[in-house]
Amino acid sequence: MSRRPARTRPTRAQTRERILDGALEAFAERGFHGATQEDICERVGLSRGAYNSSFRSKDELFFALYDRVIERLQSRLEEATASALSMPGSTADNFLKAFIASYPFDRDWYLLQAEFGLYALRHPAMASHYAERQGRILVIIEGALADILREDSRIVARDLPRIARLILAVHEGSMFQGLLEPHEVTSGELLDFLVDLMLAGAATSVD
Amino acid sequence: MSRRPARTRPTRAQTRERILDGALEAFAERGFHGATQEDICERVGLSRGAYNSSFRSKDELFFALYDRVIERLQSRLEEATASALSMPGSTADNFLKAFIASYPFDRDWYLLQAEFGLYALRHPAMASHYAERQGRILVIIEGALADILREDSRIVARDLPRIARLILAVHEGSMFQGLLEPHEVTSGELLDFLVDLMLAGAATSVD
DNA sequence: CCAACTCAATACATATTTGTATCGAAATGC
DNA sequence: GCATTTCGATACAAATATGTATTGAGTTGG
Repeated sequence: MSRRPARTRPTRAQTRERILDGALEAFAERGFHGATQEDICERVGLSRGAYNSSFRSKDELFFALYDRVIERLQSRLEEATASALSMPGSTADNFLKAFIASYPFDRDWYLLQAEFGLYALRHPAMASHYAERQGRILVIIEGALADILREDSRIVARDLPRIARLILAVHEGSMFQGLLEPHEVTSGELLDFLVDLMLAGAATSVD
Repeated sequence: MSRRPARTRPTRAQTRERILDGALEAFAERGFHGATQEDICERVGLSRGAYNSSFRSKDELFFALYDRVIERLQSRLEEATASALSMPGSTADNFLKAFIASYPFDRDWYLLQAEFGLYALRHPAMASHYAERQGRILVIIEGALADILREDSRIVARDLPRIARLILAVHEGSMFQGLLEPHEVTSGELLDFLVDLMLAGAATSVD
């Protein structure tokens, strides 16, 4: 059995992953234009040679990073909603709490998705790509909400798409305000408030 | 009466204003780091000499632009809420419609305020400044909402700060989604939806 | 085991951006 | 009206970022 000697050189894919790691940090901290090749590489101990040999352009890198981020978010949400729904007495409250807990809430995540959003608004090619991926997230939320309806009838069946979009909008706005003024707004506060409004109407359930 | 000859050279203040005009466009279109001095100047037909002689740094320019934008927004909102409240039978619906209509909804506005937000999250010095200015906007909204309460008791008096923040969050998220997918989400749609939720509770008033 | 190939590091050339210095026109004050 | 000051344009210098070879170590296939 001629065993292969242990690999000393990383594969192309491994290097790409490391560069994506560095890109995530750099883009979050400095933004798309602010992050330089050097910036990205030195965070993960690689040279610009590795960068240029792995990615044809900054845009390609940005796209690749976006896809990786979205794929991780997607599986995270699917997992979370599945487990939230598996508990027998699940209500809309439970689901939304599980969703909130599973959705990333950290600084880098917010900064990154904001960069992606701005990039999408400025580049039509990215816009459709971004919208398609965001659509997948919305579908996950809608699906979970629809399942919830079977056991908790306080939410109306129609308008699910709008509710899903509303949740996303509030979540992002809430993250921003929470990051900007941590002592004024706690992370999930606005989203919880919205859930209260949705489930019972402001006049009776807010307390 | 020795009449002064007509002024042929613009004042410092006028030049600063023109540079701010160019900066507004450039920052919206390319972002903070993406916008160059040349970029900003050529939009308004000035040289980089004027730029460097009027502003010490890009950050100073960015700050100045932010203040100008916020001041205009502030007076716009105050005017709009005042006129909305002046009509005798004003309800929360009316007010919120007036607010929505008076709040900027265009692409450049969104892109700019997003840039300001990101900048604030990344620069502590700007963060407090930004939070203070955003606080003024929140106060305007809260004040108007409080006035509304006298005639329309469907909104609870407490939680006004949270409601104001919720409105801001939804407005921004709504703008983003409306700009990204104009045919999927119309500009004020999510905000209207939120108003419905707030005023009557989802189970009864959504239709 | 050797030849062909792959990949990341280094060195180099180019382009872009910014900051500084200088110059001339225009306004102000005596 | 003349000297002084202000302001914006131009020219110059320095720094920074990107892209393109080139080199050498590591890997694969015959």
